[in-house]
Amino acid sequence: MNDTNKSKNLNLSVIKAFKLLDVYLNNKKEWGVRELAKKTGYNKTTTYRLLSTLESLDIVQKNDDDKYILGLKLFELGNLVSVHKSLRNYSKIALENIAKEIKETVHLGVLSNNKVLYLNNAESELGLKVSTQIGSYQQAYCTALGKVLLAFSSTNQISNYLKNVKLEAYTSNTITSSKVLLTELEQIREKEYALDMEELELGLICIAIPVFNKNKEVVASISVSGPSSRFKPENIASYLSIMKKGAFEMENHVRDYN
Amino acid sequence: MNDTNKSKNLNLSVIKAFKLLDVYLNNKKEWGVRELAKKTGYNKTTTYRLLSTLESLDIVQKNDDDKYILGLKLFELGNLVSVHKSLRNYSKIALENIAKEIKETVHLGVLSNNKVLYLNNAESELGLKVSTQIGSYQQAYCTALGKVLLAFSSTNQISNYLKNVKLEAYTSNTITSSKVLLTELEQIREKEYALDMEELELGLICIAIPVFNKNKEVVASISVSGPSSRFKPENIASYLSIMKKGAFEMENHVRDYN
DNA sequence: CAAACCGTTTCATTATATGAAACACTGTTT
DNA sequence: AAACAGTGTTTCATATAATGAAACGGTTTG
Repeated sequence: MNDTNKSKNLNLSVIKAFKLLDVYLNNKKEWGVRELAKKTGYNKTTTYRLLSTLESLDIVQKNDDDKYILGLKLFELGNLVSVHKSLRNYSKIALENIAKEIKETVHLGVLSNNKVLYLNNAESELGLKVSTQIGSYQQAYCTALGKVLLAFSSTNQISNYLKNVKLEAYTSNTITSSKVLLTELEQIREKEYALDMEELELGLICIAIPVFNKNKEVVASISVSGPSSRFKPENIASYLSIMKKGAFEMENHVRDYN
Repeated sequence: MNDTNKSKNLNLSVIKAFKLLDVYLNNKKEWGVRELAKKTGYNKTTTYRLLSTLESLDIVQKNDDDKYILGLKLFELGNLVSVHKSLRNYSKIALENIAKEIKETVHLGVLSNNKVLYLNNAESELGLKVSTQIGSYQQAYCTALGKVLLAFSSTNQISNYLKNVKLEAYTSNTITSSKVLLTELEQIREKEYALDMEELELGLICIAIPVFNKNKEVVASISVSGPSSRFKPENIASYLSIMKKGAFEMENHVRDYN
């Protein structure tokens, strides 16, 4: 409605329908009609009708208590998207093993549209933990995952990245200078791991390593994320060895890029 | 448009948008505007505008050659659907191992809305093979997967199933009598495996076994499917032992039902 | 038993989706 | 070179379909 692309004659009903689905990204599985209407700002009648439509398509389904949850058709369509199927399919157990040993949340990501795309995860068992939706995005320059993936990109890709992305500060630790980022990437290439020292979010520290394919090309990155209170510098070496073990498990299975 | 639920004031644009996405179920990843318009029967202008809308939402994305492919947002939303996440995550390698040994396509399924829902698969390496979209459905009474899952349902659920589902014949081998189906289910419970002897499709034979959780409850079923020309009765015993090994691998990981 | 919540339906009004035709562009064929 | 066949895209008048306030029929809560 208040969109910038009004110009292009977009179908507003379709946009509204998907904005309704977007609400489900808020870690809440069941929503009532009025609840969704309030959250989106849509009229409750409109919301009701959109939901009825989505229900007829199996995109959402209605619970016994008249709440709506996401439906199986959405699952089916999501499975049609070809994004790194091999990586997604063969990573889970390796990530779980790392998460179990280190007791922090583990992520698997790739670069997509100059951002980190989260392909899979394994959450920490602890109460205080990092939790990221699979399929969501994050800036590359201020995450350990992203910096590893950038570091192992071609110089061409890196300079292209710097041309297109503005290095905004999320915290006082965020790298906002291209020069500083480039030397950091060089170090990452040497050491084969990256750190994110509260560069995206205060109190959040990550460490990431590359995942190679059989031709020694980097196809993904694995990260471990946790609160700064639990992240001790002296643990880095042991974390890295656990992570590398997990990466190695994966590498036996990873076949392609799709 | 020619729907039965016209009565309910459904949003036609939303329905059209999702029918466009449905076209991608046809094992073809890239579609042009006119191509999609032809396939769906929609006007090409309408199709173009719906695609533009979906593109603005990242539900589809445009290739370099103006073809549309499914986008990452759809992947993200699909990952939000909570359908047997544990089964999906921990089954792939076990299914692959079975597929490698038997050289036929392997499926993992559960019952959902009285039908078999395919949760995961591992395709045969051979040229002639069965291929089923993850997230799609099939009738339960004429598939090996479905018959296993029915066999291990409660008597209450089974009688409910028979009340609601009409046993239509797909081939001359399809079981169309409730009585025959019930005795078949009893045998399946005893032998702990089911066969589908061209009951859904001529030339297609399947064999399926149950997957148990730690409380010995059936939480899913694994099947092996192939052309009748390759399926020899004398192989059943060895197939079963390979499949059971795979099911056992999975069972160590399966934790819950969501 | 009233008040407050819910999902759902109604109906007049307004906004928006629609499609034929024209356009701009590319690659191919004559 | 010129005509042709194929794209995706834009225009614009018209009709259709989305909209929302209010009323309805429930259930749950105080």
